[in-house]
Amino acid sequence: MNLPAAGHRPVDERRAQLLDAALQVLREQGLAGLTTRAVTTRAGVPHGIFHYAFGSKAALVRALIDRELTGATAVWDVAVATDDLGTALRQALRAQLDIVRADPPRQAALHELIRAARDDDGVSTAAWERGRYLVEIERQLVTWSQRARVTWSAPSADVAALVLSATNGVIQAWAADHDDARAEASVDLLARGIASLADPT
Amino acid sequence: MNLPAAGHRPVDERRAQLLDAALQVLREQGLAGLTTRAVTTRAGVPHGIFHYAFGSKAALVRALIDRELTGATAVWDVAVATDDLGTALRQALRAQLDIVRADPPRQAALHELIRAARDDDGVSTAAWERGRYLVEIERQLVTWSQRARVTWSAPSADVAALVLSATNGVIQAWAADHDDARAEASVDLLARGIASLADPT
DNA sequence: GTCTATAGCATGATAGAC
DNA sequence: GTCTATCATGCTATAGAC
Repeated sequence: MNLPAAGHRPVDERRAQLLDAALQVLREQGLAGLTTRAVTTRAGVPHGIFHYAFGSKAALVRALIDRELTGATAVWDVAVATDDLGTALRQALRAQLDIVRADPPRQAALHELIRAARDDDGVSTAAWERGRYLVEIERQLVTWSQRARVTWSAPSADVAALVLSATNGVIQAWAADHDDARAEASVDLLARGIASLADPT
Repeated sequence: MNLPAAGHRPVDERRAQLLDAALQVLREQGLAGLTTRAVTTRAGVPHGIFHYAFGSKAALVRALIDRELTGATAVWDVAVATDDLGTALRQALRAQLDIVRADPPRQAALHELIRAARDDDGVSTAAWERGRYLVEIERQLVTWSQRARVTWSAPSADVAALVLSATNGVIQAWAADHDDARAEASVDLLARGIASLADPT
């Protein structure tokens, strides 16, 4: 394997090491614990490496967001094996919940990162990420409604916005109390409520 | 008024000054900027006052959470002037949204505080707060359903959990993108979706 | 009981050695 | 091109003066 890995490695390799270590630190210590020293200690490299590799702590955070958010919207590309709209919604929402339940610290870490991060222009990363999800969700909603031969009684973009917001709310509630039964009940009711916004063709 | 306010004031007055200043700092600089020095500078008192008044920074944070969260659930005690369930829900949800829109930095500040804070026992403050809201919301849901002469097709506690989670999701979406039209559309659709979970008596 | 002066440490960053 | 030794600053906290 790559166990040696010590002394005078190329800078790209150092960057990767530090990004890996930063994500670990973030999972375990939260944003407040994400210091340049914690990252280098975790990576097992001298502290000075940090500023040689990234120049500043802010640059590391930007790079981490880029790496972890690339392709993240793919989680909404859910395979759904049904022609019933309510069932499709329920399966998709539950899939979102399951992803978070499979690795809660990762979810908490990324949430904290994104919430605190601002673009160079002051545009919040959260808003940018949100826009990308909306496109994906709206496409799924249209697909399912066509397969179920129904039409949305409101603009599909508005329904998508509600699906995204409500799903995030349910996920964050679970993150707060870790109450599986309640989260699943919320998902089921939410799927029913959203499905009721569609009319037969 | 109390403009003088300088030199050798009782400790309770100092505590109040520092709590006020801490909330301001949190609104403007976020949790990362909430340092003991920022607080005392903002309050216009010498730095040493801080540890005399609170003993530690953690104690200040706990006191701030206590002060700001006391009575916070009252926001769900909404006066609703209608016998129609869907309309009642829509009015109540919109009231929640309006509260946040009236003072976004305060919402952001409290959210950051609560999310990062853990009880002495490690119990998350977010979970504790959530439980208190659920009681209040469930009571409202029962009141409205009785007035509208309908019954919930799921346990009212489950409906309340969904209402709380989804509302938080919509509010956080607005906090991210500040898109009024979309937030209002989400509120309207959410009210319709929730109302569809009730059956005529 | 109230406040000041200072300690002791962790932080992000850099100049320059290899 | 890669890394080490060191810096200046800002942090929480305390010992003891008034």
